Amino acid sequence: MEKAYDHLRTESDWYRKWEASGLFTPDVKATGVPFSIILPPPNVTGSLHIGHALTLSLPDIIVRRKKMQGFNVLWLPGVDHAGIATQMMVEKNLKKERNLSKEDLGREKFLQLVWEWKDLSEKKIVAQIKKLGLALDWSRMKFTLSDEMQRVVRKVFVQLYREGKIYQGTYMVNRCPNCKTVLSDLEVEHKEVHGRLTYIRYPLKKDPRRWIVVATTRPETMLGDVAVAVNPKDSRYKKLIGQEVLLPLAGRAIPILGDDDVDKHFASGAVKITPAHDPLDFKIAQKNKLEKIVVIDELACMTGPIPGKYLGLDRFACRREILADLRALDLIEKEEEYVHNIGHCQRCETVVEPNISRQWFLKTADLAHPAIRAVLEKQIVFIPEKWKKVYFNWMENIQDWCISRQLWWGHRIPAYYCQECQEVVVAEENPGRCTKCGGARLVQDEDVLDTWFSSALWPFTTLGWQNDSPDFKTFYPTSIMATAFDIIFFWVARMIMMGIHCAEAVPFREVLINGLIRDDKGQKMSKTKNNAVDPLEIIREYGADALRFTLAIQAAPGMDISLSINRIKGYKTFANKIWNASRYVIMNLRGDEDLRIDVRRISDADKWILQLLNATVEKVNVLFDEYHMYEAADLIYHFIWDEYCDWYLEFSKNDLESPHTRSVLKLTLFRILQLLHPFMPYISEEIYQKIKTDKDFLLQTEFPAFNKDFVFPETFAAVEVLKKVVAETRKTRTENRIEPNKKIPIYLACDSPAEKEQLLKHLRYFDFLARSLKTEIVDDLSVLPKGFRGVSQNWEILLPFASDEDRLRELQRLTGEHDKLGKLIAQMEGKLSNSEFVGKAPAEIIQSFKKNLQEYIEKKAKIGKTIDDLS
RNA sequence: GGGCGAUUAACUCAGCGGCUAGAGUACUACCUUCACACGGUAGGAGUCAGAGGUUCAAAUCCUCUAUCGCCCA
Repeated sequence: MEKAYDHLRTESDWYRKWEASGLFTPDVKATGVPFSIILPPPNVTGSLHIGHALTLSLPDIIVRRKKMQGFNVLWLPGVDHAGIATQMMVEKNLKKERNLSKEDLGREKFLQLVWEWKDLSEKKIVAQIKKLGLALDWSRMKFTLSDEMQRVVRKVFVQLYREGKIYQGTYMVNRCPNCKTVLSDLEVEHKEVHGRLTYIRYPLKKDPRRWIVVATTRPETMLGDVAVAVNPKDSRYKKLIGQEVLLPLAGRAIPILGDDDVDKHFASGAVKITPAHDPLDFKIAQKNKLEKIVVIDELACMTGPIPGKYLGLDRFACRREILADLRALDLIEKEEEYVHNIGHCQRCETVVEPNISRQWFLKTADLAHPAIRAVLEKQIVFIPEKWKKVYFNWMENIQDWCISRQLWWGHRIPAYYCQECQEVVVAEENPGRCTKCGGARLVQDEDVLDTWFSSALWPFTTLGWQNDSPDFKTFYPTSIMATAFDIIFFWVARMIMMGIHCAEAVPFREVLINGLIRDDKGQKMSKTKNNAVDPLEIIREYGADALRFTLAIQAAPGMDISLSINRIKGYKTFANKIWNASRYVIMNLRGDEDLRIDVRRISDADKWILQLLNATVEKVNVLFDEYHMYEAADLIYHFIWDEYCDWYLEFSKNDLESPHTRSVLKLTLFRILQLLHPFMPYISEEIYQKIKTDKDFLLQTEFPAFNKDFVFPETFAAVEVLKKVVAETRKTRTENRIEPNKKIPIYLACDSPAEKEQLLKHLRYFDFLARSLKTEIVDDLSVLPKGFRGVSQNWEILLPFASDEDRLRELQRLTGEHDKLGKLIAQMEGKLSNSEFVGKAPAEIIQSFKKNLQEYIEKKAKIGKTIDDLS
């Protein structure tokens, strides 16, 4: 084996071998308990970012352990067509590279271009995922816009239409003038904007010298005003209700009406009503049966029955014109700086325009109830649980979902309009003739479905619900959905609704929510901030194993992660440590080792490590079951480095002649590789191949479980004492500047005959680890030559002085420690003499306090005696 | 406006009622000893944001304040 671990070499071709061996492909007929996770499909908008690495590798860690535990595991990959995002990206490229718009190409040619892009992007993404080492079953790979998915989406659409859950209607929706499509409420991001509140005078028709003042942040919309509304309880305006005002610039007369929804404390207390361009005004207009005048078109330019000079102006240009014209007429009472929230397009950040139009909607109320109940009844559990509050909050206030988009890339809506009788025919395939009048001129709806519509069907459609396939029967409901919190509404909630409705069961049992990845300054990563990290770069430099381990150990459930390169570096070093520990073990194996350990013939150090391994295994399993993989990773890390390498491998150097110790070395290494495998699949596999058992791959071996044969509490305790005495001896050496390599005589004394006996048995370890020339265990240190002292519980250590200076230095140090202990003892005695503490604290706490106090007192006494001795 | 989270060593974070508060990185001293200098041994480093409270006991629970971040309306 090489002296330094080379992650590039190790990580280069294991994946191909795993995949080729069919390890990742489950058999529906297998006997194991089914366990399934569907990969959250990455968007085919380009390549993966580091956030994906987290969301994808956490479930992989779970999946690999489950496989090793004998579950029949399906981990199914796929990618998402990501309608609006992908289309925009391709449009942008087309503009940049060929200076063409999608309209220049036409629908068919443009879509062909998007498909090409999709293939490229998918290829990149799949390569990235494989680099990460995910144990995905590629034979079942899915795409949200494949022919099969298109069929099933149409099937569901038609079903929901027939049930009356999908309907077409004319409502106020959000429109992005840049993306040229409507958006759902979720795709609108509200951001605080510094704007201006303009107070405008609307003259009364009866008496133009008097007026009512309305305030607005959007003066251009006044051209579409149909009324002025006041609160009927507002004494200032009560008597004006019923009168009319003359709408400035437009010159129309509009009524003043009373409506309870008007907040009389806001601005002037009177509001202009523009039903076609404001959601609240729309509501008030519906109530009062007011006309809706559209004055802003789909591209956010002025339109409709307005003075010609404004026609065709962009909404913001028009605003400037209107303000200038009002000012000229002295109709502006005042203007105020005003901070308010404005909706922006999630994709392009353009200010969205509320707009009335005819769209397709999904009625959500009936779907939401069972979805809420499923979580209430714990058929679905959120991890961490706090996210269910977020879920409930949204679901209880859910609005109907606008599902049509004016895009080309996506699932085309299966609705056909008869050109003869205007009938709307909704069908899975083009019916050819109008079902009402028999006319042959049918034109399909131009729009496509919101990307999230197909995503909502993902868990059951990927498993073949539409064909009642064996996969569906075996693996649905899936076990876990792992995702980031930012798509709980977009995706998780909708999957639950559609899963219950269509597939008649919840889509998954547990929702594992992970945080976002931030940079080491806590900033959200983004391309615009230029702090985004490419996972491939990290993998190249530090290894997929190091990246996976870093993500795992930092991923406390639901918490954001600040990704620090330093940490990744640290775990790359860890891989090297593992490599070298293995190198040591493998170099010393002689081929006669037996993994069935004969516990009667192994050394105490062997027993000690087996007991510790056992305890670690037990805890790791508990932590995994609680989804605390980050703690499991931490535990494994410290077991390997601080116990196995620092102590056990050193102990073993004295026992290499024993085949039993060599067997334990081999077994413990094997177990370590198994524990590590879910986190670090590559290095663990590479080393496993060198100590291979009857299984070809580590993933086929059984994940470690508690072993009742490896329980040796007394031996364990004795070795722990030995470690402490060694540590104290080393400390005494270093503090007193005794050369690390120099072998010196060491004297030990101990109050406990039992411990003394144990240590005598372990003297070969002690001599080796403490670099002792000759160790003597005596009854009374005071009869020996003067020396440096160390104290560890029942033990005293003496390292003879080389000079009188040594003596004085030692005296000074001891005095300091004596004082420190005195303070600590006083503190603890105070607690123990407090009757309330003694009365109320649990017995074992008091017991351990007393025990510690006793130790401190004894230690102090010993130091005191030594001080007298040396003085 | 409603809600959620964070604030612990120089940096990035764990710990979430109980022994002298931990990790990785960085730092200091010494050491190329035959697994590993991507190493070893030892060390320094924190009034756990602030103020009150509950408790025998608080970084941990409660209240308030401050700062930062996020979500919903």
